[in-house]
Amino acid sequence: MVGVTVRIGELAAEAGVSVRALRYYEEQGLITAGRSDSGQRHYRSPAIERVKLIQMLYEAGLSSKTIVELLPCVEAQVNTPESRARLAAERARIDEQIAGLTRTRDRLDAVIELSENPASGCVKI
Amino acid sequence: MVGVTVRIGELAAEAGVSVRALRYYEEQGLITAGRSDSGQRHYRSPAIERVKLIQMLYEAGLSSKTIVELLPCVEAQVNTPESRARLAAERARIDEQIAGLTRTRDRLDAVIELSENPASGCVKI
DNA sequence: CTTGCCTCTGACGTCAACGTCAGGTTCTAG
DNA sequence: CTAGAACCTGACGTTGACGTCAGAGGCAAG
Repeated sequence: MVGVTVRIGELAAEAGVSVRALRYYEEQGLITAGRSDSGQRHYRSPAIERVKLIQMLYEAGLSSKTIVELLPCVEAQVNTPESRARLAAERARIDEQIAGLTRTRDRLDAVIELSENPASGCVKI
Repeated sequence: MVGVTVRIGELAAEAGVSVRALRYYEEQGLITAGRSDSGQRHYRSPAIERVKLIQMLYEAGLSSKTIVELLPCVEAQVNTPESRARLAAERARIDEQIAGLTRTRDRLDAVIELSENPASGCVKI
């Protein structure tokens, strides 16, 4: 049994990314693909989860390079002192990012509050 | 009284950005500067707060174009239905961004938990 | 007056994550 | 069998927020 495989177009559609993006991910070492005799890529089902995870990390502001270093920890359960430190560092970075965004949001909230309810005087910015 | 003004290098140092960045901000219409007879930029003290605000919004993922549209609302208290909608939209975007980051962080937390305490079996990713 | 740092205006360079196009092969529906 | 969709490998284009360099002028100290 060879297992169910899909071609790049189908995976792209299912994962919600472009075909070009998948080829780029492969180029960066983020995903791998089997090849048919004629050279066409074919993916097994876990690929879609992996692609979605990659997207998640991209959206959190991680670079390809960082993701490449983290993926073995996340997927293959690599567990060394270095990998744990790497994970903790990125977790901390994301936490800081959330904190900054929260401050920015609160700042906007204050402005919105004022524009909807211009009661008190002007705020010094 | 002409007021205390600083040159671009000093403002850059105080605001924690590069001189090039300040010139870029001006080019984008985010800040304005007075000029000396010889053409050198000079800034008044509120400039530093404005620059810090701009940095805050950049870090929240807003583009120059968006910031240009929002700044009048935040600083000059512009208050039209459009400006309120603009503020609300960006606020919502930031909220979504926070939510996504939180999910990513929780995902990393689960991985970290497992790597520090490899008790239960493997997680399917 | 001159030395050395600061500033000016262009204008080209950078980097990441793809988009897009060219030119050719392969697969599939009819 | 054939048309058209999907795939392949290069390789160049794009965008935003600056970095960097060149060449020229400005300003305070000694």
